[in-house]
Amino acid sequence: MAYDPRPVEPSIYKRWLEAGVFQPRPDAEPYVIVIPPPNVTDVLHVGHALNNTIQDVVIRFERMRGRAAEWLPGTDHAGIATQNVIEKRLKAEGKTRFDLGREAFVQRVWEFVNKTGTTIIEQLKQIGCSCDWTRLRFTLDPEYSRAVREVFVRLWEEKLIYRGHRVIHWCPNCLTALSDEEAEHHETNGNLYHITYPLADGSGAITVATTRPETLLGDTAVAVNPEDPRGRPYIGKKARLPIVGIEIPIIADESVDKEFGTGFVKVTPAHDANDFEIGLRHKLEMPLVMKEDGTMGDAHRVPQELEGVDRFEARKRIVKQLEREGLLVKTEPHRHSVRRCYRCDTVVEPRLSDQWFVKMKPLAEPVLAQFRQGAYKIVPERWRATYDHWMENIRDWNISRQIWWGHRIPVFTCTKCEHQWAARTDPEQCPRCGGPASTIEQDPDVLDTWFSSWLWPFATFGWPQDTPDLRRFYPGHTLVTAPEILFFWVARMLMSGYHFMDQRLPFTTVYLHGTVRDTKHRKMSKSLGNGIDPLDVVKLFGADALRWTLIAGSSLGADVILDPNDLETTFAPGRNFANKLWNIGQFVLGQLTPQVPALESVDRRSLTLADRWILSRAQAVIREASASLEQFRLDEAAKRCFEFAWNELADWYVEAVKPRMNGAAAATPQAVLAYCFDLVLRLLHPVVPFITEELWQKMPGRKSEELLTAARWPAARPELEDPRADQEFARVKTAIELIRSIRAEYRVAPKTKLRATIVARGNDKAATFEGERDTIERLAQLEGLALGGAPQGVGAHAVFGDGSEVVVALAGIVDVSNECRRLSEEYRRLDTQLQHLSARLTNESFVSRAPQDVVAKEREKEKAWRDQRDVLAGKLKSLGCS
RNA sequence: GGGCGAAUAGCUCAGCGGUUCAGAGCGCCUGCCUUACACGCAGGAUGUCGGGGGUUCGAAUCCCUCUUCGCCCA
Repeated sequence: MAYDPRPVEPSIYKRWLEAGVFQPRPDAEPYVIVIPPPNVTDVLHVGHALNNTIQDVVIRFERMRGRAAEWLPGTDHAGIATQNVIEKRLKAEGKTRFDLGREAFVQRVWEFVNKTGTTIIEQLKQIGCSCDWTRLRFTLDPEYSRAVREVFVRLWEEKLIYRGHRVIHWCPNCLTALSDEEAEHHETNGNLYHITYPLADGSGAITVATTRPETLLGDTAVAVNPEDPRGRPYIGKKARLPIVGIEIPIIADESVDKEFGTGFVKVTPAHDANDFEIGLRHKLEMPLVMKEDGTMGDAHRVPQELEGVDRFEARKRIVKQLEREGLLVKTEPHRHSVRRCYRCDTVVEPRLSDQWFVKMKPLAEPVLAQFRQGAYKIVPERWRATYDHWMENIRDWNISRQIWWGHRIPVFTCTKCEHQWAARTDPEQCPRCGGPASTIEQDPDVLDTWFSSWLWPFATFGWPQDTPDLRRFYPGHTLVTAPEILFFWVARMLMSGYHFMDQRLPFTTVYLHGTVRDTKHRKMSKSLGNGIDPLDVVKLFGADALRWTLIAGSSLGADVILDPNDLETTFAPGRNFANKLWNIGQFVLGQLTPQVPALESVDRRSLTLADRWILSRAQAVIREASASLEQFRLDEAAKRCFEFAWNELADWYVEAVKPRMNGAAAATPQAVLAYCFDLVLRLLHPVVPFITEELWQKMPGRKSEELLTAARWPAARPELEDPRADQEFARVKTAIELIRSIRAEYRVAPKTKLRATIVARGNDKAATFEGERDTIERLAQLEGLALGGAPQGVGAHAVFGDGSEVVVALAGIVDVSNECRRLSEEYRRLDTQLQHLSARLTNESFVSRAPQDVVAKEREKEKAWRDQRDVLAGKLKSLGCS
């Protein structure tokens, strides 16, 4: 029967919730992960699924290791994104937020958030996330908001917040300023327009090159590099600005790139950050020629016919007009980087304005120093350089947003005395002149969303109050997120944590995972329609299949490629494995009696080679899987457990043990089987929690209140490690495989039983086969296995790596010439390898320079191969092969 | 323009100086419903490890370079 996760998963999750196992153990050392809070408007996409599954694997592992696991969940109010969602809805009603007014608009957002804000949280439960739901947080909770305000006021008091007048990134669609990080670079095919600016004195003209001709309306100078000989004759002269018709100076400024365009650049201080700097140096006028919505206007310079025209339309018209006036020299294609709003993709307009900034250098410096000293690490390591570089060159942070949804900036101005201050509570009167509340105005803007989320690791635990939670769960341990928000969020959390929490960093490891992409390596997105809905996958194959595929299919920090057009194939690995695990469970549970003995009570002498082998393999998987998880190599851990469960336990041990499961001697194999399967379930639980919990519940002797989620991670038992059994059982496997291979070669019907002889080299080796004679006979479909002695009759031959041989009696089937071909191919292959190996061993520099143990191993290998070759040669001779 | 990363089987990826090291999953071929599993079992095939150069006793693995692709920063 195939495993059906649908009836299993919801009831298991309910049990976990009811048992409260996601809440931290009371008296244990905490292990803390804070969730990267998804936006309240988000619905779960496969990127969230990856991010949260990784966190869940880590937290479940640590929980099973006995830690007080605290995975704090929550959501982010996501200022611009959420406001956009509501504005879109209003637009459908033919309204704007300005029609509603601020208060009604914010009310409207709250209604929406209250209704749908927990959607994604509920979805996280469907994929099995073991968050501590009792501590669910929202960045606009009253307590959280208090923390945000406290931080603002403290930074204000420390003079780390200041009012800056400069060119910032402005989104004409969202109608707000953005931080540097929120204005993303996109390579774009544009044009470089070469435009003639006639000299005011009529003595000639110069040519400037620009990608944005519409901004010429705001030009207040033309600049040239003082080193540029082409410009020298013109410096100090005046040019007549086309269209506007006013005179502007030609100035020398070192920031001008001599290589760019004609060497002359137009200077638009109000619409370009570099030009603004030039403007400051040369005390230029800085007229704005666009309105906030990106249409032309706002200045007497803008001609009537362009007033209110969108900037891109204005560009076309201005180019046309320049052309008509003979001022357009040429237009050449030009690839350059254009910044776009990360929320709405609108081309960002550089715009001169007043904004609140945080001075970042003092915050970044100590945190960068800590990084370089190794106080916290980023995995995978390759992000080190990127992070270091950003921190080293950190720029001040524009935190004001001209929107309504968010934390209002707590800066107040007295209209009477013009005093300006920041306050923890809304003031009743002006602290300087005592003016009444009615004379006090609060800054209309709200704070950047990231100005609240950078406090997430401690504001969620009650800061600025000194709460028990804060004392217990700060600092945390691991942060799992995508590299996209390394600067937005991670770096800033490190800085705020260090600054506000007594120089204690919020976590010690930052785990940056990859991006989920489609088969064309495009990022999955709603707008491209190439996304996968994780809940579709859950419905089709179960959450475990989803989780398995994501975890086992992506190595540390690597992108995950999934095919949205073929979920069946994409999630087959997870589905297949869940099914296999389920069926191993069906078999094992069917064999175990309620009074299955504990492994400790089993007489060691009753253990067969197969028993000792699987128990030894079990210790290896415990060690290896644990080590991989500790290093965040989740894929490695998952695959190793897979290998143990499927290829070692199911393929070999279960098959070997079947005949022993009945009768008086069944207690030993039962105990071994129970131990191994219990182990498999524990090791796999972090990755596939539902199916493992379901099966674990069915294991004999389970108490009703016990849950695998809260059970202990297995510890290796050194006394069960058995290298000798590892080796010996490997030989048994080889014998079976060689015989099966011969059967397939000669197309022997599966049910036909054959006779075979194994000629083992050395007595102890013969004993190995003797001990598992039944296993070999059964799994190789033999009716008789002779050990030693001369093989009877005509047979097919195979030789082990150490020179032992196996002969399968196949009178009447075996074709001598075919045998000769097989064996001589094998002989040639081995001979070639042996020649290479011998060459290496006779190479003086290898023997003298390579490490001694390597040389010794090579010598051993040479001896074994030589033996094997000699046996093959003997075979060929006895068969009379030419 | 600067930095980082990737290029290994048809596909998605491990391996990142030395064990028959060229691997896994999916796909493919052959044979099997062997009472846990056909979402399975058994047996197979498939790669000048992107090109070129170098270091080394030894390179898929380290260095340089080129090509292609992706990401980040200006």
